[in-house]
Amino acid sequence: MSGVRAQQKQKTRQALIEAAFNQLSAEHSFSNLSLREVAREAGIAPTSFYRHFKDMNELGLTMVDEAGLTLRQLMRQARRRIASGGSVIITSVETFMEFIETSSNQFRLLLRERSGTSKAFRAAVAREIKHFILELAHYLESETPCNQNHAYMQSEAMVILVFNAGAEALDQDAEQRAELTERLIWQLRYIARGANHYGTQS
Amino acid sequence: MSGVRAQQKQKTRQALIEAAFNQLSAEHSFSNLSLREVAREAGIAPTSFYRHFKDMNELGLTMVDEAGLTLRQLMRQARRRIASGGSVIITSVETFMEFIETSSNQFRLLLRERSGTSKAFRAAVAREIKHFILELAHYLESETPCNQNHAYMQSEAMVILVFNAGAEALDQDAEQRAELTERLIWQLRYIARGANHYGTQS
DNA sequence: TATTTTAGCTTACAAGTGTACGCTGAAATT
DNA sequence: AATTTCAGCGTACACTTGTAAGCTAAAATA
Repeated sequence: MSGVRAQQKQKTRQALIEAAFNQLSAEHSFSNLSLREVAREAGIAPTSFYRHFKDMNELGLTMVDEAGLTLRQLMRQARRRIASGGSVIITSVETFMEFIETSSNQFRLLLRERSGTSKAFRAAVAREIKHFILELAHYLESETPCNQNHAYMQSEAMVILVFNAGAEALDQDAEQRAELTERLIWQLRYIARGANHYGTQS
Repeated sequence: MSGVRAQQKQKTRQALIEAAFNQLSAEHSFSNLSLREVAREAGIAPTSFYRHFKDMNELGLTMVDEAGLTLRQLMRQARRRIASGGSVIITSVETFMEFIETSSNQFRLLLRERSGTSKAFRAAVAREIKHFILELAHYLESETPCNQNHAYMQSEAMVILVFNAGAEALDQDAEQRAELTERLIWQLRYIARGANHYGTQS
């Protein structure tokens, strides 16, 4: 096993995934991609595509998984930075903004398919985001005095704001991003403060 | 003027817009629409489309304007309800949820084109949302003791959360929506409380 | 009344799409 | 060494798409 053949297959499969990510951009979404174009960029014949994926849909779901993985890895890294003494809010926001800059096409995929035309896609993205929220909620519960339910609602609100700020940042230059980030940090503080009030009184 | 001819033209123009809105759905976004299908549903020949719009793009931007108008009208109505003695947060949320149910395709358009592949569309939706935020900020400034900058940030955060909750609600049944709405209301309270804290101390 | 304008039509075309079918040669298996 | 498996290819087909060109009849204008 792990024969020459299986290895090559894995390689062109990855080539297809990368070709698809490469073709995403500000003016090109996943649903704009065509099987033929993706195959062309990956260097195979259109009909060979089917040796790897049943569908463009299947490719897309694989891509969502991959983007979710990237995001989770990044946030794990953020938690390490926090542990070695950084502000929770600021470090998380900075990490997320890095994600958007270095993996903008992965972010674009999540962003767009979250409200896209395929229920399966929407569910897949929602799952990734829920992971994200739960990890944050878990962290907040362990680090701050906070009712479990409120910890979840707080995390949810925060993740949504961060995600949306990321979406806006995609169209902005450095200066605008700085302002946006500052606003975002204030907004996260509002939530932290409010949740703390309601989440500890009951 | 206002001749029979101009009147008829206006009528089929509106028919095109309505045909396009009708073809939007959970599994069909604006970029999936084809000029031919829209023309067919509106009852004209494909090439006659060009007598009304230069482009599908031009149609789309018109639709965004129309959706934004609907939204603003609805919120004006909400403010009337608030003035005659209702909770600000709860009334606003209820009004928005009505918008999603009664004009779901208009909402879908705004939701999707906000992160779509056309910069012009994204800008148009962003403008509509900014209107929305500014109206709320204005209201908060006049009704609560609150620094102007904080009023804006508070409104922005609130509108984003409401908008996102709407997006989630599209895929949910009544029971899930009720839970979602309850969570949303708590989250808005967090923000109100937090903003009030930071916005009045300085 | 004679002329101009124009919303809508029909026909036509080139380009791009997904995918069915069957072949080939090399790797894997027996 | 003989056989099976299968990733990738080329050809082919039926569709759909946007839109160019030119016509018609009715409304508007002169």
